[in-house]
Amino acid sequence: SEVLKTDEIISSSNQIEPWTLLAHKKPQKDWKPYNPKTMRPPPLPEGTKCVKVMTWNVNGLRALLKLESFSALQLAQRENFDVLCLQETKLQVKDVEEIKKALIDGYDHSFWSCSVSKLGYSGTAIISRIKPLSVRYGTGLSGSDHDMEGRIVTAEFDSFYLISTYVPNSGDGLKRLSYRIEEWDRTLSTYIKELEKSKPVVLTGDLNCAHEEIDIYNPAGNKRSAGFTKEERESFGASFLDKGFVDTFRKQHPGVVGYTYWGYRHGGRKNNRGWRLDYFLVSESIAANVHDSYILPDINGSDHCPIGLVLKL
Amino acid sequence: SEVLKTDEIISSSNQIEPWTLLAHKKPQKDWKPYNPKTMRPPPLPEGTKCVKVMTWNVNGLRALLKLESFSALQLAQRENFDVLCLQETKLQVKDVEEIKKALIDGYDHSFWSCSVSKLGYSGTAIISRIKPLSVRYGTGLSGSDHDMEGRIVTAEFDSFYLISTYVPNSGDGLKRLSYRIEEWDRTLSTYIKELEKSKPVVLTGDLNCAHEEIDIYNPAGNKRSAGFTKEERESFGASFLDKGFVDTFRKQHPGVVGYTYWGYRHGGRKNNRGWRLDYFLVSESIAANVHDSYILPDINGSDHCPIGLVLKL
DNA sequence: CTTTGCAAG
DNA sequence: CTTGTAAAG
Repeated sequence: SEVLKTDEIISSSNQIEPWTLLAHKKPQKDWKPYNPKTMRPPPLPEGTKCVKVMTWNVNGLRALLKLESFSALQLAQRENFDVLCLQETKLQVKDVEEIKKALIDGYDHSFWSCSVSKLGYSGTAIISRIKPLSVRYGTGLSGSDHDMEGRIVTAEFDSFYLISTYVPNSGDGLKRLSYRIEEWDRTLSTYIKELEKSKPVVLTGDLNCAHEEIDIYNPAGNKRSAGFTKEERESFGASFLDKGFVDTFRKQHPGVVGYTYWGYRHGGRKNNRGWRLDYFLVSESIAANVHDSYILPDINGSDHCPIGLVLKL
Repeated sequence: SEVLKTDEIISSSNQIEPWTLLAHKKPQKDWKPYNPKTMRPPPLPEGTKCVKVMTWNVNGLRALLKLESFSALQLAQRENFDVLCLQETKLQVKDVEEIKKALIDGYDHSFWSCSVSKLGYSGTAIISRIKPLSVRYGTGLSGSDHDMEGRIVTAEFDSFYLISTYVPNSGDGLKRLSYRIEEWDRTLSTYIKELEKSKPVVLTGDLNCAHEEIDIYNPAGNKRSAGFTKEERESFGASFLDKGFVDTFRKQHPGVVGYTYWGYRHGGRKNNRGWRLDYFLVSESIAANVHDSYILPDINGSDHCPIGLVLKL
């Protein structure tokens, strides 16, 4: 696939699928754009025991379901996932039952964590066709804010814990940066290490951090933007990677630019000016079981696209 | 034109123009629905000196202009009015200049009164191709709330004053009813009588009151609804009609059901379940000059439709 | 730029 | 049901 420079991209026709454009400021010469059509491995042989997990920051589930341009149903049909993790559902507790009815058949187990402090804000979920052994909302680790905003739900399966999380944005003016680093990242890190004592952990969702320069369209211009500060990037490394969690997409695709988020402002998606904010981080003990960690950049309906993980069991 | 009962209307095909339906609870047998296609007088002979004024509660001017399904331009072309009065522009002072640019050519004189207490609330305007002799915003009659919500603008022409007004809604639970009656209606009544000392007055706009049972779809069910309380109806009579102002539509069309407002909820417009809330009230001294007081129920883009007045000079 | 909730009608 | 607003991303 052809590599275009910024200036060429701006004038390029929209025949080209945007995610095949390397719209990166100062790309290194061996970087190439992620293309799900050419970079996914062949499917596992029939009968191989595996689980397919998907994650999507939907930026308001009501709006997404209203759209119908892309429903969770179509996603299920196309990808045949076992479990779907959602972030930014923006649901209130009172709306959950109504929304459940609008969901796809066959995924009878769904677990919804809603913000109780700010209505219609944040919110995470796990929707599964496999019944989990147990479910936890929040971390249970402290009596503070952490568990008031519906940012974590954990499902325990036979061979791993699955965590769907929406990490707090550091906000305009980075006014929530210190909370994010010192409270949130620290607590989440403690939580996953605690769980890992009994089983491997799959941590997924919108981690609200582009870890390296390769993970963001314009690194130089975003050094003080929420999600790409030195503090957040270092904390991402220290809290998760240095604790033995593996960034599955990066491991599988070193040198590949694969965004999962494009701001709505100024045609970010059309020009592939994006960020990689959504991840699967897995315990080292199961990192070798990952068959495919992939991105579906052509799925619209949110400012994030879904990502997936095929894990051999 | 055929008179249908409520039950027939509900099942009637939408071939029928809704405003030709008499969807009135307990209509009297001599009432008939207003139909602009059959009930407007022939145009005045060429060269007759007259002025055509229109009034429209647009329920947000930005949204209306965005629609383009019906622009002020089309209204001008169709009706060839001289002056257009608007209510519920919902404009802020800072947006007025931008909006002016989007308006029709040939109407170079426009005067905008915006709420300064609540942003994007209320707001009235007069747009004219005739240059007024003078313009007043508010009543100037008291230092109270009256003039803070952009509810009155007055233009003085050679032979009459024209007032575009948006009378305060009494609100859910009638919490603003006493303000509406004791402060607003009283002040407006004083103001128009004061102006009338020098010239006849045309008071137009959303007067937020269905005066009689004939002016509302379901009178019995709305006895305590804002706009149809005994208090508002009596105040309408006492403040305006008893002071010598003539309800031009009712004078021209006694026994005719002509609504100007249909709630968005439950298909009010489709079933012609409406209210007559928008009026031209004119000084007795010019009441005989009214050639036509009419309603344009087929014009969409707001929960109110425009109404018009052709006044011989 | 888009979602959410909210006030107001 | 629809318009505005604001906060948030």
